[in-house]
Amino acid sequence: MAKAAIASPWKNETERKTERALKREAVLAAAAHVFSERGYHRVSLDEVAQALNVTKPTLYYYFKNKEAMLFACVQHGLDMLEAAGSAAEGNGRTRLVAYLEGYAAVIETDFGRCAVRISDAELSEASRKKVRRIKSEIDRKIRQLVADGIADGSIASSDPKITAFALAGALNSIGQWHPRPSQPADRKLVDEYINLLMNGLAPR
Amino acid sequence: MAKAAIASPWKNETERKTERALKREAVLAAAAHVFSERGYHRVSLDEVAQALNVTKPTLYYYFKNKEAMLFACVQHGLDMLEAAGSAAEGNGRTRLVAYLEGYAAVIETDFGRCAVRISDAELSEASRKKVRRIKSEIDRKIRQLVADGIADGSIASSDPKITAFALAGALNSIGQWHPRPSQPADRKLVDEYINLLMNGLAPR
DNA sequence: AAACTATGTTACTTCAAAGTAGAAAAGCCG
DNA sequence: CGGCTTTTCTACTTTGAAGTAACATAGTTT
Repeated sequence: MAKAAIASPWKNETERKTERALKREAVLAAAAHVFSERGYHRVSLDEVAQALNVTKPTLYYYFKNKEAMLFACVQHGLDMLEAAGSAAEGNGRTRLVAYLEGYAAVIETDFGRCAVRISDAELSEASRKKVRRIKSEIDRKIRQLVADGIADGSIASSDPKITAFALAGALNSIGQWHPRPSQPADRKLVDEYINLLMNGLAPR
Repeated sequence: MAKAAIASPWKNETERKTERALKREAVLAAAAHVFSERGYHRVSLDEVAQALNVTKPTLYYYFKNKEAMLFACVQHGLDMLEAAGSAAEGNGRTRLVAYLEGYAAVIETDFGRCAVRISDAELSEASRKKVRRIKSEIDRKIRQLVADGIADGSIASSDPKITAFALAGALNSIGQWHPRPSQPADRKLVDEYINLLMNGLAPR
């Protein structure tokens, strides 16, 4: 496939479509950043616009309204959470730990924090429905990993359902507490966290 | 101490003070209920007033403004969390479990859910400071219990600080998920939850 | 009774922020 | 060029909810 040796300054339709998509993503990233940091209601679209060096009506060119923007952020975050650590191999326990680590990593991103911190009550009924679908998909996934672990003897648990809920909840709390996560410290936090969940506090 | 055989319809100053305090508490309870269920911003004071069969200005007779109401809710919730399970005796582990159970019970109340769900970014700087003080007091308390358990050999943990953070976070997530907690199911949830935290998922 | 205090109401004002109309640039194409 | 589409802007309307002024009512005290 021959590509133009020098990039043409003129854009064909495909390129323009791509550029529009990129701008839309930039809006989303800016929104996710402030939403996750300060919360949906406390952020005005004027602020989002300012952060991007444009004016508010421009945002409306890319999104129907503020809620659509929020929904896109949450959805993206949830999609990332669902896709976390899917490549892992091994017994239930190994795969579960891999997934939890991936999950924790996502939660440290703006989109992940949006997905975790934003209450679905902010969303319209239609959006909420979609969000719930992805959330229960994630829940199902964790539950499956726990069940696999129980089956192969690598995990002890009496109730995969509650366990899955507890695991997700515990990790989500990482996203709640401090608004500005410091990169180096968090690695240890997450490791310790997962270690606690897997091994508990009982003395050996 | 002789008490009036029949309640007098006339009130002395003390009684009036009490009545005012009761009404103030009623406002607070109504506010905590809706705040914890739907979130601070999505609740209007007109709604709170309506739930109490009064009008909005009446609320301003009992609270300076909306934020003062929120702060009172959060503070009350945090105070309850701090006081949870303080009476327990035994080794570190026993006392920790007792505290966590109390903590979980508080989180199922409106005030507890307020304390846990409301982001401190909603509050003014002054209120936030006070909130943070109580929160770190709670954190210190859990940390102490963990440390005690480590000292007496009833708990295995490499880092009381992170452990305390994880424990609180995991329990807090109970308050996040479902807006309408069903009483009977939750007991099992909480037990399972605490069991997971104490014993982990490792097979014996 | 008259004055005072506590409690509540009606009927506003104010304000921030969402959303919009319509024009102006900028880029593309016959 | 002159018209077409895409993108962005300026300048506005609208709205929802916080907060307030000023009055009404009733109980309390002198």
